[in-house]
Amino acid sequence: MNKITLQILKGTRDFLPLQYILRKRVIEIIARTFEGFGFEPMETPSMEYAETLEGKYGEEGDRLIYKFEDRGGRKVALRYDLTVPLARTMAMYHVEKPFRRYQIAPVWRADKPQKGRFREFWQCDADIVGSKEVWADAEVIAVGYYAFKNLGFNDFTIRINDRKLLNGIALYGGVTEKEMAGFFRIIDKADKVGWDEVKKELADKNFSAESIEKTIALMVDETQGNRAIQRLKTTLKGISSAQEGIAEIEEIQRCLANLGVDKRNILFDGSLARGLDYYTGPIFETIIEKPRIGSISGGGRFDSLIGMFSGNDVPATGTSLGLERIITVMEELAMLPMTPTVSQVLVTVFARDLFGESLSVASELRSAGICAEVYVNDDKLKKQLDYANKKSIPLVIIIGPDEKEKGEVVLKDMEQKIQAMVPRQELVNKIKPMVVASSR
RNA sequence: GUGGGUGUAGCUCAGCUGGUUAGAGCACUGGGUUGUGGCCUCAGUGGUCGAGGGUUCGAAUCCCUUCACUCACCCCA
Repeated sequence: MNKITLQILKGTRDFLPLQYILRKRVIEIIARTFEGFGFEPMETPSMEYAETLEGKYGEEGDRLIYKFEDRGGRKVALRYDLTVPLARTMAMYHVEKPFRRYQIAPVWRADKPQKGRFREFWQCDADIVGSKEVWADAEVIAVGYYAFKNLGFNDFTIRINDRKLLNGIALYGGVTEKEMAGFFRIIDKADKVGWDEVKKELADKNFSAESIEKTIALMVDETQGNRAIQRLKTTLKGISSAQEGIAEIEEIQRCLANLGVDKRNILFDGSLARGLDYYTGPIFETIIEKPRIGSISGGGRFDSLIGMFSGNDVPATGTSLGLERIITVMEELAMLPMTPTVSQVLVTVFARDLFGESLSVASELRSAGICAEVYVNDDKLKKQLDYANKKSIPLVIIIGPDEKEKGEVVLKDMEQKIQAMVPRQELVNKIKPMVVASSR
């Protein structure tokens, strides 16, 4: 036999049942939250024509798209996010608008992996297409907020800004449209490296001293919170795009209050820029302090993206939760109650000639909607109980010759360490309430 | 793309400045206990020390190369 090195590609992972069951539960909570807001599930292919994806994310993003040729020489790519494929479908099909959909699926980025970052990872997106009102932005921010709440998060901050405001600031500082992306990428780092470092970096990138002074003066004392908004409002009085952005942010804040979103989890942040090119209006991301892991969700308005496919702009906004980071954080904070099995009952096999009995008992339980597992080796009872124990299966059934004779089974509660003889006909009724009690 | 760290049993690791047959805990298998579990106890299985080359009488240990993993930066979820 050829001995090969067993390994999987960098930045990818196998999910064994232990981890997969957990992931599934997290996904279910998020999906339920999305559906609670009326978002409907949708799915698109993991592969797209390369040109569908290219030129949407900006220079940095485009470089990280997985691209290759198929056997017909077509240039194909693995999807980089779920937003661009959504935009493609919105240009291809007619749907009733305003349209809400969610999609929970893997995406691929040829990035260098590190903590909370993978090459294959899952995003949970909820988007609204066909509304230019910031009400839609408030809804997608709120659905993210409630998803985190339902998962058990309390200490997180949703930072909010607006590309229109950023445009206004750039205009005010004499930064050209072409330079803007790079300019704000550096500004974005302010809370990490400090403003002095930001100034230095801007100077290195050949931004004029005047631009730097004017824009930084706008933000240097504080970039966050309502005082910062008010200051920007007065300083940027004559700049309409800035005023528009500020008005949007203020309306979103009002909407969020009505949506029951706690003010303490929301923060205006004038230095928030976000890297992807396609954002046009409000932008937002969720960060947590405790384990430092970057953002656990991000999103914003992308009013021109669909137009890149169809020629006609359709307003749209959406949010994207990062499943891997959420799970990484939940693991670190021990927020995940662990039940490493789906079996609620283990039906043991007493001896070879009694295996048939075990099978029919299991079958009865299954018909009653109980997840029942039959032990499929001719091992000692001790070993079978040990197995149930290790897998945290709460109930065990034993059928020996005596039980068979009397038409009964032994029902054993592993946690309580008690057992009782139960007639076969009563088994289902007896076991049902126990199963309900033990499942969470 | 740039810069650090780490590779020894299935897992977590020990192995001092190079010295015979490479260790521990957990896990696994079997026994103590052939109709009952998580404890205890005894025994056992398991390693080309990431790979390749070099120095040396002698290398897990020193040097070089390479691969893999990991962390940080960039960017992002």
